[in-house]
Order: sequence, then structure tokens, then C-alpha cells
Amino acid sequence: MDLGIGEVAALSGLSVHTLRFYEREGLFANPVRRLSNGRRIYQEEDLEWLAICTKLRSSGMSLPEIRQYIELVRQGPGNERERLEVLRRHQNHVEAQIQELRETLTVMRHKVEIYEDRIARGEADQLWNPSHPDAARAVADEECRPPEDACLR
Amino acid sequence: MDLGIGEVAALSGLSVHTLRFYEREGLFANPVRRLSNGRRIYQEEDLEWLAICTKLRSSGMSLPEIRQYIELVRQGPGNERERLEVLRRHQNHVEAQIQELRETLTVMRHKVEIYEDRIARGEADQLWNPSHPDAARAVADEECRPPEDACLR
DNA sequence: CTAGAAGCTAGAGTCGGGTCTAGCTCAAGT
DNA sequence: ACTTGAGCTAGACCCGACTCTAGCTTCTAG
Repeated sequence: MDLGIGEVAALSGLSVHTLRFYEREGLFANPVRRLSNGRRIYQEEDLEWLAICTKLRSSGMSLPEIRQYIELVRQGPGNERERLEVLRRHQNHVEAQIQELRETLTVMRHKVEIYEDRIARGEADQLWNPSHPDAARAVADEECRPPEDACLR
Repeated sequence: MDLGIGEVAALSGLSVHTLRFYEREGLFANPVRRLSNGRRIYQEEDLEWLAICTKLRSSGMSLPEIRQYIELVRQGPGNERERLEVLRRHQNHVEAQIQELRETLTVMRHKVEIYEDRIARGEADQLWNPSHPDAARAVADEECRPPEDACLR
């Protein structure tokens, strides 16, 4: 049930460098045990924690915040309220991120739609549609390109 | 309708430093015009673009990617397909992020729930509930704290 | 017995995305 | 006339989170 650093790296998706780095940063609940020859040995628990830990990271929790949390865990029972508070704070943070991304998403969809329309119209009549205000100018004057519609940024 | 850098900073939420930095990085569609004395002047258009730009940034588009996109815009009409592709790529990226955050969120909710339960139970009978497996040991041996349940990390 | 793979430590380097400084110019208000 | 405030440039600096290097040890397979 003991795992070497290479195995943990393979299983967790983190590099061995990063595992050592995380350890230096105090991100493990229980100090990583060593074999008599100095090599680190990890348990399945560590792997489980790493899975959570990378989720926390990828959802924007900073290393100091994670350390803060795991320090509470290390102190043992009695500070559940504080841990809960940290978790709730991050939960809110994640919710806010989702909300923001959703707004961005509607903007993206909007823009994509505009471009799709444009392209579809351009396709419909190989050249730029003469009924489009730009077309006359575009034909009259190759040099002077029409000022781009702001929504085509 | 002309805006100074300070005004744009105030309106966009970016610092004047950042505005200059973005300009150096080529993130503006049209090269920022200057007054005869060298001061930058921005138009409302720039403000609109900055709003989009910060949305792109905050949703994880890198500065090089944004530059790539705006370069297509600068080249003028004719490359709509490419622009569309960049937009679609980012749209997918945003969708993926939302998905990942949602997964994280369910994990967070789960953990929060576990802690809420714990705390509620602890509250119900001031000391740790004697019906809980840890309790006997905790009473029998103050020194030896129970190994924490992995889900309390 | 030896080569190669895998570990170890301390510390340096990298990268992205800003952020700040020094030293200067300009314009307005008192 | 002078201070103050906003701008300008070039370039240095910072921070977070890795990532890699050098130099050494230790295990394992042939």
C-alpha cells in the first residue's frame, strides 16, 4: 500500500518536482514519511488528498489558502467551524467564478453568432452583399477599407 | 468623446500602467492615437473593446491569444472564418472551465455538508457523541488523538 | 560488478501578467 | 513664478506557481 514518489506522480498527474514542492509548502496533512534511505513514501490517503488539493488549486484556491486549511486539519478535532468557514468561502468563490464565466459565455455565443451570420451572408453571394452598406464603398475604392463594425472585434 | 488615459482607467477598471502595458502588447485594435503633446486619446470604441478584452482575460484567454485575435481584426475583412475559429475555441474552453468548476462545486458542497453534520452532532451533546466510534478512544486516552477521518480533510 | 533508473537536497531559473520607478514634459490654478 | 497633477518612456521589479539543475546516493537488472 506504500507508494513511491514516481507512482504518486503518475497517479496524481503532478510531477515529482511538484510533489516535493508541495511538501515544502506544507500542503500535506501528515508529514510525508520516509524510508530508512530517505525516500518518501505515500499512502492512498495522500493520493485522495492530492485529488482534492488539485481541485482546489484548479478552482483558484492559492497555495497559502490551502496551507491554511490543511494546518487546521493537522491541529486535529476542535476547529471544525474554522474549516467549514474556509470551505464555505471557497465555495462562494467557485460559485462566483461560474457566474462570471456564464456571463462571458453569453457574450461569446453572441459574437460567434454574429460571425456565423456574416460568413453565411458572404457565402450566399460570393462577394460582399451589395445590399450591405459597406459594399458600395468596397467596390468604389479598394484602398479605403470600411471602418469595422465594433461588434466584429 | 475623447478620453484620457486616466478616464479610461477609471471607466475600465484597469490601471493606467496596465493600459500602457496592453498597448505595448498590441492588444488594441487600432493603434492608440495621440494628442500633439504625446498624450494618448481613446474613443468609446476602445472602452467597449476593453470590456470584452477583460472578459476574455478573466475567462483565461492569454495575452498572446488575444493579440492573435485582434491582429485578425486589424487585418480587416476577409478572415472572418479564422476569427470565428478563435472565438469558438475560447468558447469551448470556457464551457470546459464551467464544467470543471461545477464538479469542484459538488465536491465542495459535499465537504461542507459533512462538516455541518459534524458540527451539528458535536453541538447536540456538547462533548463528542459517545455513540461515535472515536469517542471511546478519545475518552480513554487524551494523548492519542484519533486518526482523522479522511473525509474531514 | 556495473550501468541505468529513480531518489535526494539546495537552490536557481522561468513564465505570465502585471506593477512600479526615475526622470522628464506639459498645462492649469493661486 | 511656481507648485501640483497628469502624462510620457524605458526599463526594472514582483509574485505565484512551478520547473529544472547540479551533484550526490541508492536500488535493480543483466
